Amino acid sequence: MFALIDCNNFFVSCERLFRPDLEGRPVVVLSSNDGCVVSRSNEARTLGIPMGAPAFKYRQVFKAQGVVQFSGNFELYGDISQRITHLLTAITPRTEVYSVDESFLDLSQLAIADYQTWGGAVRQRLLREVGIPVSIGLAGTKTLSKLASEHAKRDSGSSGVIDLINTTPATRAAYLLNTPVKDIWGVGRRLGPRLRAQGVHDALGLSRMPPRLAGQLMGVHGRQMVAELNGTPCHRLEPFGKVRQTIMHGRMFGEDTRQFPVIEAAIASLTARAAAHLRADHLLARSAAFYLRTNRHKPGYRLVSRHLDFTTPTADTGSLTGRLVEAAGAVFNPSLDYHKADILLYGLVSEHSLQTDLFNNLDLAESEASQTRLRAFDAINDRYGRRTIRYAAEDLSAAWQPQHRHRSPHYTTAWDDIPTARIIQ
DNA sequence: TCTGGGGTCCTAGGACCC
DNA sequence: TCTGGGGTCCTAGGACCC
Repeated sequence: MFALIDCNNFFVSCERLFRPDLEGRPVVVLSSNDGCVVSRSNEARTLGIPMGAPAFKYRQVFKAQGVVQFSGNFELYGDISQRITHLLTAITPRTEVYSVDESFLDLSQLAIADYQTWGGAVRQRLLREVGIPVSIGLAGTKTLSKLASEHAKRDSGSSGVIDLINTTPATRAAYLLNTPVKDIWGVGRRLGPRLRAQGVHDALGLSRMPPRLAGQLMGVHGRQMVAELNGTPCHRLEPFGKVRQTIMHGRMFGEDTRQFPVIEAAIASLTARAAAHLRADHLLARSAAFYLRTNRHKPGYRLVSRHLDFTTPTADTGSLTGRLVEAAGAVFNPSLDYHKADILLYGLVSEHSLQTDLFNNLDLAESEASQTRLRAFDAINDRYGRRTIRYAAEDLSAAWQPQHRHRSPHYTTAWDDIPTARIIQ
C-alpha cells in the first residue's frame, strides 16, 4: 500500500508562505535566468500560462493580468522540502523522497482503519505545521498512487485525497478511464502519440493492453506500467534512494559569449560547486567531462564535449578545474556564441574505499594531501559562508552568471533575510 | 533581445582492436 | 570485382522523470 504525497504548485506555495498577501492572486516562479515558468498558481494556470512556458512570450500577459513573478529561490524550496520530509518520516520511516515536492510512503506496516480519513489528517497536519497544501493518492502500486494524486489535485470535490485501496473495481475503472495516456507516470511526449496511434487513449485502455504488445511498443517499462495499472507492483519503495552515479552542474549564461576567460570562469565556478558536492558526499571521481554548447534555439547549434579520466580518483577542485579548463581551451572556437556550460563528474567511488582497496599503483600521498587541503578549504567556507575562500579562476569574469531579477529573500537560510514578526494587539 | 537544472537509461555510428 | 564477427571506447543525441 502506497501513499503519494504531492505538494500543490510547490514553488509558488513556498513563496506564498512568506507572502500571504499573494493568496488568490496569479503567481509564477521562473527558472534560472528568468527563462521558463516552472511553477504557477491555479490563478496563473486559469490565465492560460502553460508549464514550461518561455517567460518572454508571456510578458504582456504578466503585465496585463498583474501576474506576480519570482525568480527561482531554490535554497528556500529545498529548506521547506526538508521540513516536509521530517514530518513525513515521523509518520513512518518507510518514506521515499522521490523529488523536491513528492514523497512515497509505504503504508503496509501502519494500522490504518480508514485510508481516506488518514490522508485527510496528514494533509491537515502538513498545512498546519509547514503551511504547504498537498494532494494525496492512495493505492496498491506507485503508478496508481501517482494517478490518484493527480485526480486529488484536479477534482475540487475530492478534498485533496483519493483512495483507490478501499474502493470498488467500477470506481477504480472510472478513474482510469478519466486519465489520458499522456498523464500516466512513464508516458512522455513520444510514447503518448504512439499509444494513441494504437487506439489507446486512456489509462483503462493501457491497463487492458496485452503485456506482449506493451513490451513490443515500449520495452520493459511498458510491461511494468501495464502491470502496475492492474495493481501488480513492479516498483518498490526505495527508502534510501538510489546510489548516485553522476554529479552534474550546468548553467545557461546570462549572455552568450565568445570570450574564453568567461568560459574559464564558468567552468571553474561550476566545477567548484560540483566538487564541493562530491566532498560533502565523501566521494571521489574517476572521470569528468564538460559540455559547451551554443543556443539550441538558433541555427547552427553546436555541442562539444570531452571526457577525461584521472589515474588517481579526486575531489580536488584545483586539479579538476585545471584539467577541464585545459581540455576546453583545446576545443574552444572563438567564432561561436557559447550559451551554456555543463560539468559532469562520474565514476564515483567512496573516499574511504579508495584508501583501503585499490591503491598500490596510485599516488596515495598526493591524494591524502589533497583531501587534507580540501577539508580545510571546506571548513573555512562552512564557517564563514560559501565562497569565502575560492579559486581565482572563478572570478575571471561574472558575465556568464545567470540573471534573476525577481529573487525573493532567503527567508529561512540567511540571517539577514529572516522575516520579523510583529504582534498586533 | 529573451526558451532551466539535475538526474537515469538507452541507442547508434565511427574508430580502433583482435 | 569480391570484404566476417565480436568487442570496446568515444561522442552525440534522445527518451523518460521531477
